[in-house]
Amino acid sequence: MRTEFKDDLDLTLIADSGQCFRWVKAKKDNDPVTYRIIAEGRVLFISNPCRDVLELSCSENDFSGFWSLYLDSKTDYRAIRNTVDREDDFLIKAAEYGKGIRILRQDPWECLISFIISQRKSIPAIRSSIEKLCRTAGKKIVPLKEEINWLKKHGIDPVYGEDLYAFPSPEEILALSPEELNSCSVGYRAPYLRKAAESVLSGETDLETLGSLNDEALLTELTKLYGVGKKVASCVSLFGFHRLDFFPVDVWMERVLAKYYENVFPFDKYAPYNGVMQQYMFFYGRASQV
DNA sequence: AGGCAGGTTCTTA
DNA sequence: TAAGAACCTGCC
Repeated sequence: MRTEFKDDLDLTLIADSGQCFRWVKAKKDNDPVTYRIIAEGRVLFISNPCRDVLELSCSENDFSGFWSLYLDSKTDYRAIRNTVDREDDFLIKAAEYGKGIRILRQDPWECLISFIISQRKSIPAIRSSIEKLCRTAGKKIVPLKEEINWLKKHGIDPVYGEDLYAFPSPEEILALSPEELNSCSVGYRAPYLRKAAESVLSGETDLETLGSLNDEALLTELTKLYGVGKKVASCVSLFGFHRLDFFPVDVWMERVLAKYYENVFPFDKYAPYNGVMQQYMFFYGRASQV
């Protein structure tokens, strides 16, 4: 299907923004770039062939019922960008550079595991590790007939020689042998993953219930998990629970804050959207090597 | 070839 | 309370 999408949306920026790890270029560097997204057991091929237009492999129903929510269509990012203080040179530039970034509405469980894996890893290493985990523990995704037809029509090989796998459930991760889990390059994080899976499976951690907590309580609960500190918990809150006020501080953000803000960011000014500002700052900071 | 990477926990003072 | 070491492993 094809749809209009007038608000900020730049697929390449989102794919490279570090919030999601299962967006893959589906065609070689053709223009327009088509991405393959796997989320919650579904697959979507998406491109932005011209201004304000999206071309998608899904049906209208799947778009309105799932993917438009995933893309956070309702939030007005332009309006958020417009609140940036004109005096703040760095943030003005960062928001201009990152124009088109949106905060996806991703699955909390997938975010939790993904960001536990992310610690002390480079982005390519994170992607590769998550992919191995899905391949080793996740269910195979069977493509729909309509999807395959859509792909043929757009000159994309349906599975480009590989099967696709959903992100594994807690049970599926716990079902792995130590060797299998180890083969996913998770290293010393393996016990972190197991404990998180056990906690969710037993009901000790109920992600649905966490969704109804306020920001502070949510952070506290997430941080109780073994291997989840403030940075990972903030990422899970921002990307997995769509709490747009969370402001994860990693090494890049530390550099940005030190260089441009004397280590003090004016959170009051941008509440409840500090997390959106963080994304612009992080992305621009990293791109410009601070 | 060897240091370093989107951190967190554990140990020590 | 705070600083420093240890941790797996793949990437540049």
